Amino acid sequence: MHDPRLIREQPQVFKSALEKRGMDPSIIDEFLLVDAKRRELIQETQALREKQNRTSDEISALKRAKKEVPKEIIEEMRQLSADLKNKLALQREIEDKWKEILLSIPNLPHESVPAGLTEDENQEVRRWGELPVFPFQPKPHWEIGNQLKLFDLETAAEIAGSRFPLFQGWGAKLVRALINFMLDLHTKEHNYIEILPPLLANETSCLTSAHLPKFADDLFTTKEGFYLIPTAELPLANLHRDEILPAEVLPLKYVAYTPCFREEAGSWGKETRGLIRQHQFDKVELFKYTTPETSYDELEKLVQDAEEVLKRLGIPYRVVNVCAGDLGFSASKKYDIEAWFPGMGKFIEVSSCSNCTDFQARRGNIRFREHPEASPRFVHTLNGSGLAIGRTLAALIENYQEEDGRIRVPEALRPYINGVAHIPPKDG
RNA sequence: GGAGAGGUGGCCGAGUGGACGAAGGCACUCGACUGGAAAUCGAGUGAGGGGCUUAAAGGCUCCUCCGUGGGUUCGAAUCCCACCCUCUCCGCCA
Repeated sequence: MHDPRLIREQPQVFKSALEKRGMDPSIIDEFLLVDAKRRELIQETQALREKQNRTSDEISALKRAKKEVPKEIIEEMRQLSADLKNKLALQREIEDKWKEILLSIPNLPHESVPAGLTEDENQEVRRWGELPVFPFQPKPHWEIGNQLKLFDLETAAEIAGSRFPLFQGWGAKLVRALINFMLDLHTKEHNYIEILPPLLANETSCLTSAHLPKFADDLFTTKEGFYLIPTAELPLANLHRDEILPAEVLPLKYVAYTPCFREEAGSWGKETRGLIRQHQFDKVELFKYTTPETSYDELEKLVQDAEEVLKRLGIPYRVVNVCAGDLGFSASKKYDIEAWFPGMGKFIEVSSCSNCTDFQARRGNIRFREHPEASPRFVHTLNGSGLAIGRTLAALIENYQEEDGRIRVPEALRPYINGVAHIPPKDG
């Protein structure tokens, strides 16, 4: 959500931002229209209220002086009260419309965001690691996974439906190892506070994180009106809703492991095989609350914290600066980290790190105070995967596959999986 | 799920129809006292929004906010209804 005053004062900035994202800028004009109407109504109802308050005081004074209150005054007030009620109903209607428009305008892309409308125009920032060379044709992870019985997506489909995961044996152990490895790295070495949040959220929380109202189709719901979280970003963005934080606690850094649930209505035939695109997947998520002055620096650090996971696992990757058209709704800037998948022969996103500036903070009314006397300002919020577990597992399987069909376990992960060096281990 | 109690400012807490954005206390800021501090005394201290004004900082003024949404009333923190949340007890359960 944006500061309505800013839109009012500089509509052109917002229109060109929408154009940069490849969206229709006419919503800004619509906003200006409703905004003007809203202010007009506020003035009218305010004038009525002022009159009502004044007369009320007079009545009160008469009562206290034990004098009669003239019938005409009461009658006049009755009328005024009715007028006010009608006017307020109209005002609320406009207010709702106003809010609806405001909630559906995406964040402004930062100046460092490359122009472009599709992911092909994302800008590669850096690469890490040597692409592995295999003396044989490397297999995609789903073939290896089937062979080694690491996961069983057919059975998952029978239990739930297509695109649900089921890990077994060493596959399940690998998932658990990756979760613990990532949580330990971020809590012990990067100083994030660990959170284990609810996996269901209410509507207000979804509005704060900006998953609602625009992306309702992506969310699973329950009959009680809850939403299954599509990412831990959602609960983490609501940790301090309606709070004013003291400046000295910033930056506040949180990490949470959660399963994530995505309906993803629009993803037709894309990546239907393997672990890449599922309705349910595991993710370790990083989240920061920062001051406006430091958020872009903190974004760089957050990306590095996420990259460190791949470095320790020895999986080659590249970092891309995502172009305006491919930016998330709440993001003003986003880096994707794409791991190398030798079996599939391409780079695939395993992390997405965004600076949402004050966009979510406004929605959730999350502020901070520089000094005890200073007036509150909105914090900046940042989020990033650190990392997506399923995809990291898939990348690991593809990068560490060996000619005998087994998988070598990277050193860093061994303490988390009974010290085994290969999966399956030689002795079974 | 059932019964009961409750939700008021940064925190605690009073307030049962008109003088209440709200007593009192704590916390915080400034000042006095002190060599310095504690204690004490004095002054101040909520948020959001609209209008006017200013180059700006700011100033003036009005409106809203006592869990949320409705209702009664000339007037609601206060009365009525619904919902949400917290606590206690009971039930159920990993």
